[in-house]
Amino acid sequence: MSSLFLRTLREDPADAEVPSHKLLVRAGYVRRIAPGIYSWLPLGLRVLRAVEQVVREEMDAMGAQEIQFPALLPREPYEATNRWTEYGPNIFRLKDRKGGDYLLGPTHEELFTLTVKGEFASYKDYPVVLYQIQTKYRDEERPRAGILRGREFLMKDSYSFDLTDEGLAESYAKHRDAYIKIFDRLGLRYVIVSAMSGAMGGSASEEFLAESETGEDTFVRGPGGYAANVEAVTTPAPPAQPVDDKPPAQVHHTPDTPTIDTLVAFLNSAGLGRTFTAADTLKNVLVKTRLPGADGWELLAVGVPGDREVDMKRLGAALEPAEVALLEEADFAARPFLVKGYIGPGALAANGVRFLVDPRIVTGTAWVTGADKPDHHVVDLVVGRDFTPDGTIEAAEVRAGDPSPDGQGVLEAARGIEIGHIFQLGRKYADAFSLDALGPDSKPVRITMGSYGIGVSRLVAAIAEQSHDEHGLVWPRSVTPFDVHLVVAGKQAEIREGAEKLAEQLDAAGLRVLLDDRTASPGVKFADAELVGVPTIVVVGRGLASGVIEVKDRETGERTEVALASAVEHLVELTGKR
RNA sequence: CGGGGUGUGGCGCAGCUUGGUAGCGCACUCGCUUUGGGAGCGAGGGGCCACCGGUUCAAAUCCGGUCACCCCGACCA
Repeated sequence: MSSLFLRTLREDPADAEVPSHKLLVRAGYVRRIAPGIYSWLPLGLRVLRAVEQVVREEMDAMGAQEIQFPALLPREPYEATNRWTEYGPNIFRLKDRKGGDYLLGPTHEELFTLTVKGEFASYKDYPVVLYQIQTKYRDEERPRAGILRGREFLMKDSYSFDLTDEGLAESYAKHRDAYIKIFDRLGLRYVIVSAMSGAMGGSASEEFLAESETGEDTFVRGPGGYAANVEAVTTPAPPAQPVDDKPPAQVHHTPDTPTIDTLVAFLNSAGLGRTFTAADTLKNVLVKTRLPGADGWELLAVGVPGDREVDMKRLGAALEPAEVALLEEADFAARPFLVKGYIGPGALAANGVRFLVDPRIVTGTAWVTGADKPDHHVVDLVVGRDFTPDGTIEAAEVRAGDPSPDGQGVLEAARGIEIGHIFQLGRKYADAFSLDALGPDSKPVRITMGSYGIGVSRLVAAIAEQSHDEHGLVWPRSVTPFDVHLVVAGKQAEIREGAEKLAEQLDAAGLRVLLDDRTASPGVKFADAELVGVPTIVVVGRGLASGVIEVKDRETGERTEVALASAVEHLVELTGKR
């Protein structure tokens, strides 16, 4: 360790917020080079490689074949699928000396598809699963949390190619099993949740989320086993009701009621003979959307029950790949029919604004909503009688306590780090590149694809996030940079020599040993050992004279004295290296 | 995009209000002492004070501009 390229820091880096970021920097695993771009130092690289190896072994075991594409890619394949445009500013683009367009690959569906098309032509060649572990580039709006969300990151991406939908389902299931094995081996606490199936296809898609407070994804789960990313939660629609037994819609003068709270308070003091809650009101939020490559913005009104906010993440996911933005003052000024705070379905329909509502807003339900003039609202506006929305949209926030979509119990919410995503792509890419296999009847069969990702570098951070304490990191054995951290506690030559000899014996027994032979004081070494996080710490010190060494479990803090004579055997056993 | 904050040796920070020789802790080098929980003493090395311009006899400090980075918000009808 006196020669290891490592310098630990006593203080947290100023720009780090989350535990994994602080600890990986302090313990000398990574160093920042630019926003969202990190170097891997020796300790970090060992962990990264270990994670990568677990992923590789399980991918190989499921029959996938590893290949490697360049990260620097030409524009043309991405043009064919419109993703050169769709990816927008999230892609790193560059030009070669002749002015040709290139990009740094954010993902490789196009290349895999083209490569399979180039090699395989017969139904006998299928199915096939290919993967790579490779550096990806995405110019994220806001890189954050160290290596949790970087602009350069290591990803395993694999793609399955099948002749039939049943084959795709099978490839998908095999990936799901492999992922479970991988994340189990890495010692992670994780959940598998339903994810957005995406605009094209509506096919199956699930995410693997490592449970963590610092995660960017919110998911919900119910007691009956239901689990989903909030973006993918579908709201059960209540049954439609008759429209003709409802009281007529009536416009009321409701002064100074631009918000839901003020409106509800006013209604309840207006002597209408009933009590209103925010859930009886219909809130119409105006946004504008723009498809990638399109010139102008299109207006969209989103109607949700007044007791719920619009969840911009859910709305964004529902409108993918279109871009969404809230209206600005200038947009309102340009459209006088939009009376801020008093917008109702009437003006929207009259002016051709697309109006999508929450699934709870079904035919026959009556709502309090804006009357399209200042200080006026309309009560008992009935869906299907007084207005008809253009459709439904999942945009209202999902809350803990909401009924579970599987009909069992209520939902609870938690946060997670997306570590894996499996997705039945279908024929989108095969169609774009006409990827066919010649069938037994000599007719072409369009191939169907799946795409499956694991954030390898992100996994390092996710593991650190789940496995640390106030002293530092605590690595699972499957990814630890060393098997044993051997601390030389004492300056006497005998102690030093004894430690070196033990290190050699352990090395010969196949253990990877980090020997702290620095001349620093014991306190410094113990603190560093805890920070670095190797699961087993061995101390060779004053006990050596009486033939004992000390073995500490990093996770539990438990110390045991072990006779030097049986130390190698004991440690081989302990680290599972037999 | 909006709001807030910060740019000073490798890291963490002070100094700026009130202009006048650039400091502290950690880390690093050398010497002596010390060695089971972040040692002590002494001596050192290392800085275009983000950048550009202005004011001034004099600018890390005041003024104007630019850039970068961090955090928060993307929140409402």
